[in-house]
Amino acid sequence: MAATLADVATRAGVSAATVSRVLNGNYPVAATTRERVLRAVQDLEYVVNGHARALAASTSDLVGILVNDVADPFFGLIASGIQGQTGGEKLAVICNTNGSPQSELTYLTLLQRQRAAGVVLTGGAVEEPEHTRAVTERLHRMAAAGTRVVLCGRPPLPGLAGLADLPVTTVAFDNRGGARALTEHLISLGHRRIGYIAGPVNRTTTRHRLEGHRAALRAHGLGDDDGRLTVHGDYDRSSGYDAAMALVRRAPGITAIVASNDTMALGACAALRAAGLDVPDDVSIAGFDDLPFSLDAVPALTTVRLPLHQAGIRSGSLVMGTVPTPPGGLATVGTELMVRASTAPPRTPPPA
Amino acid sequence: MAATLADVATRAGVSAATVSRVLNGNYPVAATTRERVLRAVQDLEYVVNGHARALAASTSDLVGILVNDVADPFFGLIASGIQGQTGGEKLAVICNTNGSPQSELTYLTLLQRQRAAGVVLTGGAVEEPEHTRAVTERLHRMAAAGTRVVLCGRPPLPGLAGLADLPVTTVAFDNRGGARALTEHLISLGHRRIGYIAGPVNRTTTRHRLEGHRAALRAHGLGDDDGRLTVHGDYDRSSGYDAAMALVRRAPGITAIVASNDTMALGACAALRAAGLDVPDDVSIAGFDDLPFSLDAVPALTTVRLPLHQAGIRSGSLVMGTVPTPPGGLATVGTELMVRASTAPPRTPPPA
DNA sequence: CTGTTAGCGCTTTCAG
DNA sequence: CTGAAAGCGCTAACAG
Repeated sequence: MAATLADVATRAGVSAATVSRVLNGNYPVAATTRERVLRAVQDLEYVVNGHARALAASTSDLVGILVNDVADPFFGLIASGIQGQTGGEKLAVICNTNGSPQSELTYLTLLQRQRAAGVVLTGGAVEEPEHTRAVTERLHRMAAAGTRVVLCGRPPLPGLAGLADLPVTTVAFDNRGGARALTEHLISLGHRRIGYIAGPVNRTTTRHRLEGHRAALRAHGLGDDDGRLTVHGDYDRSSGYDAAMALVRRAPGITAIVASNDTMALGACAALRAAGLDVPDDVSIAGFDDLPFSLDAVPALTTVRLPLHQAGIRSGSLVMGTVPTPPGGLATVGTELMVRASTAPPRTPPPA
Repeated sequence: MAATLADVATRAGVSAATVSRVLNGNYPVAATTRERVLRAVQDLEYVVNGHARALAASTSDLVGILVNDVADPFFGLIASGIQGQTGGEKLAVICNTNGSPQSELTYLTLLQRQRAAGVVLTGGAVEEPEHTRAVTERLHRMAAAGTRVVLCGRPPLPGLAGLADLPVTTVAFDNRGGARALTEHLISLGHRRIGYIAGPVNRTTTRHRLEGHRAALRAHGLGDDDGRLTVHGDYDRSSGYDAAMALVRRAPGITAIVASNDTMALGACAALRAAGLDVPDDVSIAGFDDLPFSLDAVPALTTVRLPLHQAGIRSGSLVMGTVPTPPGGLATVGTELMVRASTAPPRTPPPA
């Protein structure tokens, strides 16, 4: 079918080894010979067979990027940051797991089959003991086989009995801190009954952000009403809409709603408008992530900025091995509170 | 390092061929033998080497998806549609070209190296004779080598002298028709001076949408003022903002602005607000694509719906070969005008 | 500087 | 039903 190295060698009148050398440029070759080989390559439209090369050299030029949802800019931003670091040498492949543990494992297998040079898992991890163990084991195995593993936006892997410490690097987000700062902002504005739209259950991100939120409440002597002020969504817009509706119906007294991501916050804004409530005059709304569109919302969304693209770049260079591993294999990226127009003091000031 | 087929064979006390057979399940093997082999696989934590397999069987389980911008939901939606069709057997890899011709070619090379089973190019193509020729040639070459090629959201490849018709399937969008319908909607509302925010120059999508827009103008005896009503952006929000600013400054009389995608339309809305203009009372605004957030904008955006996810699914099954090629290798997906709150009759009705 | 010689790990006839 | 053997296309010592 396609031309092979041998074909090129024959046509150039040299040995296969020589062709390989000029192609890889890692060995001295006479200028005139190189010339001849290059011409043969052109003539034959030769393109090296990646599989044969990978097999012989036991190297791979695949880097896998696992994301929960490609259509969500949160992941797109991270992924494009990573991909920018892989240059033209590695094929950075984005795998969409849809947040399904099953699919996550499947992709990991596929990447393991290809002996991927690296893999980065992005976003919150599913918190299910069995799955966590399965992923951890497989990741350790891959790392042991030489695959560079980095986690971006999820907590470090739990230690595994019997497994040596392996080069699994983590770029974690300070979800707790960010969430806490956000809720504290609302409290300082005077809000006392604050609704919370959490992410999907059993996700690290969901838990951490919720913990930050509750820590802020507790620090100010506020409760969350036995969880009646918390509703779970699944990070997409319509779930934010539904959750906000449920919240205003269930707890009419709330003066603010914190959504655990911007997308749901926007859905919540839409729900409030539909319910005839003004943002922020009747109810303040805040999000998390600071995706590009948050600035455009009306009113502009108060949120917690996560340097997604930068975190992607960091993870990308880590998985490519172009920057040294941070001490302890863990780098935490901070968050920044972005106060905008969607939050304001409650209409009725709280009793002093 | 990792266990090999031979290791498994030894441990199971069978030949490598037998192991291969039970693994691929494409040949009769005694139940008890299979059992033994499977246990050995487990014990050794064996994972087939994809490269060796691909080399020996000359098959690949990679499917490439080229997108201009992963962080843009337009592509995310298409990509997730495609990926949903590749199941757990093929590794659907998303490659981010950033709209760079150079990078597009690089990824194509990488995929060609891996002898990808298929590749789908999404979104508008760069219109530059040289680049078009290069891409077309390479695609033909890949198709000739057995890679299934599908174009999603871009026009069919130009015929190439000396190359037989190859199985390059196209799922095209009716950008012209959609754009025309949109502008006609505005005209029917009474608008006469309509600004247009086009996409990047030299892109098929840009050209087609612009052509549709102008066709509508012409059909109603309207001109575009020697192009003074048209500004180019690059499909992202800030360029929409800048373009709208330029438009209101340059042509104060406009009563409507059509942006060639939703993202820029939202940027334009923000610009108008910043300029103290109301949408749609002072100026109507319309977009294109109908991305999820368009419904959430305030006011909700009038736009042209493109069944992105569905087109992705279609392209995915085409590249997997699970559905027959449409007649002529071309399937066009239609558009639907979504009239919402961002467009209204101009404040000052035009002179009858 | 260049050619020879072994494989890399798997699939696939071809014989049992 | 199972094994032996011959590659798939390339790289990497090892000799010249």
